[in-house]
Amino acid sequence: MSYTNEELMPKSEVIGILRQHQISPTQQRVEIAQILMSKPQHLCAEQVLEIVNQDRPKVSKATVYNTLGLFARKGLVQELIIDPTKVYYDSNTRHHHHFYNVDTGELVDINKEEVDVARLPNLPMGTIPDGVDVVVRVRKAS
Amino acid sequence: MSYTNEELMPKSEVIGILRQHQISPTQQRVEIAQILMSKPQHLCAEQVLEIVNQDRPKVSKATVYNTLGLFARKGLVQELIIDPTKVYYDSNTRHHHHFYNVDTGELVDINKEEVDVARLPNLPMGTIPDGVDVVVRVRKAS
DNA sequence: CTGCTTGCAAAGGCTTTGCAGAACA
DNA sequence: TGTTCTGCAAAGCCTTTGCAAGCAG
Repeated sequence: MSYTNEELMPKSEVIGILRQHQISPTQQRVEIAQILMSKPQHLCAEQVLEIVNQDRPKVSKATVYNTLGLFARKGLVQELIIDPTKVYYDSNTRHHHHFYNVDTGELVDINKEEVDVARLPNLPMGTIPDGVDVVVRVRKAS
Repeated sequence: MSYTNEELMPKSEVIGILRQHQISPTQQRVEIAQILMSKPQHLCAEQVLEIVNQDRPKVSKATVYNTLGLFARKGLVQELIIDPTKVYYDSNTRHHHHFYNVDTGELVDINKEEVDVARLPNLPMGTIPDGVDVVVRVRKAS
């Protein structure tokens, strides 16, 4: 996995997005957000760490974890709890769903228009909706 | 959480179910299956460990983990990857979905009839379906 | 008997945390 | 200057594994 400057969103734009989400744009946060925002993708903390530091050390592991958690709380990215061994962060914040290949761990987006969750049951008492996640598990044809 | 004998499925019946799933019925597996099969519920390994050993030590931690993994592979229970910190095992094997309270971690079943996943997109090339999980995240009304 | 299963303790992987120093306003 | 943030290392939690002893068929 390699990222050249041409593929990346300009830092100024990233800073604007961070501010919109009430996140003060430190150097490290901009570096991380720049990678995530530049295209829709699913990355775990370890992958972000590797990409952000591919040229020279820029962000520590602890900061990557803490920053991804912060971004998720602020709605900049979405946590995906699908792989039992680690959390993935989805930079696509439009409402959508996922294919999950149980053999390879691969995640693929599904546009929300391609799934009809037509009818939803009544929520448990005293709760309000927080989102609907549809995961279509697939495995390789044998 | 407490379990009396009256609430539990008879061991003979549990052994039959294990055999149907190609699982040789050792003492420990019967103990664990008996708890899981006796009613629909969502339990993590630690909870199973606690319940199975509530009177006297019967099954070790390693065996609980390995047995739950075995049961899941054999289709006796279903792994739920919803809580980011641990795996839950669902003894309800009928097709259904879940409410997940992000504040409390509470899981509640949704009958499959109460959700319409009407239209599904084409699967990625070379894959076959393995299941559809719908998670309706809710949080407490503020 | 022969292979499968168990239990213990240790190891492993992912994530969080405590705290001192650095950056920022 | 006071607050926030970062980095390092250590700790924490859930889960898996290596291996010797035990059990099932």
